[in-house]
Amino acid sequence: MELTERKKKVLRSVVDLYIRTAEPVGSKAITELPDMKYSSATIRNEMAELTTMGYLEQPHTSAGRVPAAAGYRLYVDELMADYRLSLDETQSINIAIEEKMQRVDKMLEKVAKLVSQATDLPAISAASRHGSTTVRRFELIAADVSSVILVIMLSDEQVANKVIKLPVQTLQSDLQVLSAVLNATMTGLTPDDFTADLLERVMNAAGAAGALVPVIMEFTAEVLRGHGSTNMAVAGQMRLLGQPEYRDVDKAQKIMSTLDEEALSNLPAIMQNQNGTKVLVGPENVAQELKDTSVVMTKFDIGDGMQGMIGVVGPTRMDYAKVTARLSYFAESLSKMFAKPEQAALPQSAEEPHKEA
Amino acid sequence: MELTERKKKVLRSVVDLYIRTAEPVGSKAITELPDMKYSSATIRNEMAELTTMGYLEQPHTSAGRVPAAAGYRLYVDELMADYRLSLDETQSINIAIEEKMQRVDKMLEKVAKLVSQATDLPAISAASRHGSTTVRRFELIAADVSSVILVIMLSDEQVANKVIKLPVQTLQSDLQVLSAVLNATMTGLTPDDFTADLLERVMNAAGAAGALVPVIMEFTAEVLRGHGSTNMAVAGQMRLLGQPEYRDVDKAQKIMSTLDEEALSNLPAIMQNQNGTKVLVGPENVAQELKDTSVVMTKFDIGDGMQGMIGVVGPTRMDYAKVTARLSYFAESLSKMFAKPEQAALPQSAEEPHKEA
DNA sequence: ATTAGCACTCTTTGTGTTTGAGTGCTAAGC
DNA sequence: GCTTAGCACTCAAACACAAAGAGTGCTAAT
Repeated sequence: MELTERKKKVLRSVVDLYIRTAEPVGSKAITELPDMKYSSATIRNEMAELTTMGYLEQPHTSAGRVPAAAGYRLYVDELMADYRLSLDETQSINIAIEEKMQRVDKMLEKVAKLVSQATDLPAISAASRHGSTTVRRFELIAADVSSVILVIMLSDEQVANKVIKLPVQTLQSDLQVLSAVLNATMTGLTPDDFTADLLERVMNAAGAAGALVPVIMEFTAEVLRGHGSTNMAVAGQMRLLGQPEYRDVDKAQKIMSTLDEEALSNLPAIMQNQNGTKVLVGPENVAQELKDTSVVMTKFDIGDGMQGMIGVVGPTRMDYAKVTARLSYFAESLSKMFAKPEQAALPQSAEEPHKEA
Repeated sequence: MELTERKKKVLRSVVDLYIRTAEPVGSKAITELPDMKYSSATIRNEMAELTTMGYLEQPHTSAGRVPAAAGYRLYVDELMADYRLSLDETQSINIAIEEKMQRVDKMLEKVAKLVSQATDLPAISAASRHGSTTVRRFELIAADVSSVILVIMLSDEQVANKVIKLPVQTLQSDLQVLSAVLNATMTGLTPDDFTADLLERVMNAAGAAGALVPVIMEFTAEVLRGHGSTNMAVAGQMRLLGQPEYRDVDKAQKIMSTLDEEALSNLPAIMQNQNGTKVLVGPENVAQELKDTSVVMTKFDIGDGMQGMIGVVGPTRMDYAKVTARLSYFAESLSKMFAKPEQAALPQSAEEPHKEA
């Protein structure tokens, strides 16, 4: 059943107002809006119908109306106005992003912090890999007489390293043998392939330096797993306290602990097959604990076969338009940034102008 | 002016009770304590005097007494009983710590989380270096035709790496030259030595592969600076909400934002020259914002010329005895753990028993 | 020196009472 | 027919006021 234009307009006004004030909206407040040419009685009738249809709710008889989940849904899907980012906003986002980011985990932390700042809500960021990573090459560098550095080059252009103390004096030639064996047997494998059987075979083949193999294998598995698994960061939990719905400390605490935990760890998975910006309104949420909150999230491209995701968590009554706009812009800017060729050994021109209309 | 034994006993009881209940303590409550053989009137007199001496405070005429800052000070310095950790507590701390910790920053995050868990308060952890780090050796590994991996071995046994895209085809021999030049000129230096002058000299000496020098130098400086600077992590901010004094969201929010910021960054510095466990009571605190809170912190040894610090932030009415005990034990355990020789290539015996009476 | 006793203070708690925003419905108006 | 003015009704929030209770300081008795 389609809603009349007028009903939509009323619904939209209610949601807009409620987002602004966090207080139930009465019929009078609606009539006072510009270009609302009906009397409060008419609005009351409309609101009564919207209530029976399930788009609005009444906390108690003599209160105004509050959007129900279905109301929010309709609002985000159809009714809300596009929020236009101001030049200020885009600029501050750009400036924030342009600092160089080193490692993925640090990057995620930073991004989460930035998003949280930009939206004034708790934010999550995550990165995950499409396929699985494998080792492309092993390299052993003698550091000094008693230690050697293992360098692992991965299929995704990343590099990991570890210092390994040598149990006994080991000859340079032994290390070369070991290196050759590693490259011959352990490249292109996933952590699952690292069986006890393989371990034994490699150790036998490695000969003198075979004692190093268990450490190497363990470290390698760790790195691969670490790279394969979803990496994520949360920032700005305390911002929830700024929201009137969480003035009640108990409520806030409950959500906070959920935020800290792994209830969020399936959010990235949800984005996996989605495109664009996704809004989960209240009860549509994954975790039961989040049924009074909404989640807005979107993807961005990291390159190197990695997929990023940013999102924020907030009260169902959050400013979807603004949040969605900022998030999308963030995602876009991040994708652009990662798409830029690594600022390589180009002698000068370290600085590039970033202005965009 | 020394306090009489009885006054001390009363003061101690007041603080103990207040720590437990978070409510002003009345004379009657004190008399009900075991081995308190005086009547409430006597206690009242004592409390009145303690109040005029500045050890206690009265929220209002008909309320009980609350410890004043001086009272807490005396309490932590002289009066509080040693808290004996239960076997359970030591064990759970040990188990928590024994997981392997990889990088320093990850380690700090984990430690902060653990400490926060153990104390049920927000925790900070930090690590800083005694001297300054320098590069011991540079190594360049050709990864494929268009990229090379820079491996930097530092004076503290740590290793950093970075993938550098080559601007143009570069010969293996050029890289060898570059490597030699780097090792000859840029080892043993601090970031401050990396002047434009040095850059030019190295670039000239490096010849064909000189274009890589700026990137290398920048990265090196970054790594050295990163290693030199104090690294820190905060965890469990939300635990503050569990404390009755922060049921007022505004208060909580204020402290929280202070926690997040760099007001804490001078805490590690304070520990620098201190030994053992240090307690900052309320107004003794560094940041004005923390005047209603206390900080307990202690040092631990990371080895490799690094110094660690853990601390917690909480209401002035926190259980100093318990917190101090847990913190000290944590610090001890951590020091022990880092003192253990790196679990190197010893073929088996991966597991060691940890039981201690 | 200690303590019982008591008047006094001031917060907390409870209880009606009032207020006012907002509603649903009916009947009049366009 | 839709719209709107009007009105009785509901109910949370705000207020005022009283009573309760915890704790004190002081005095006088032990």
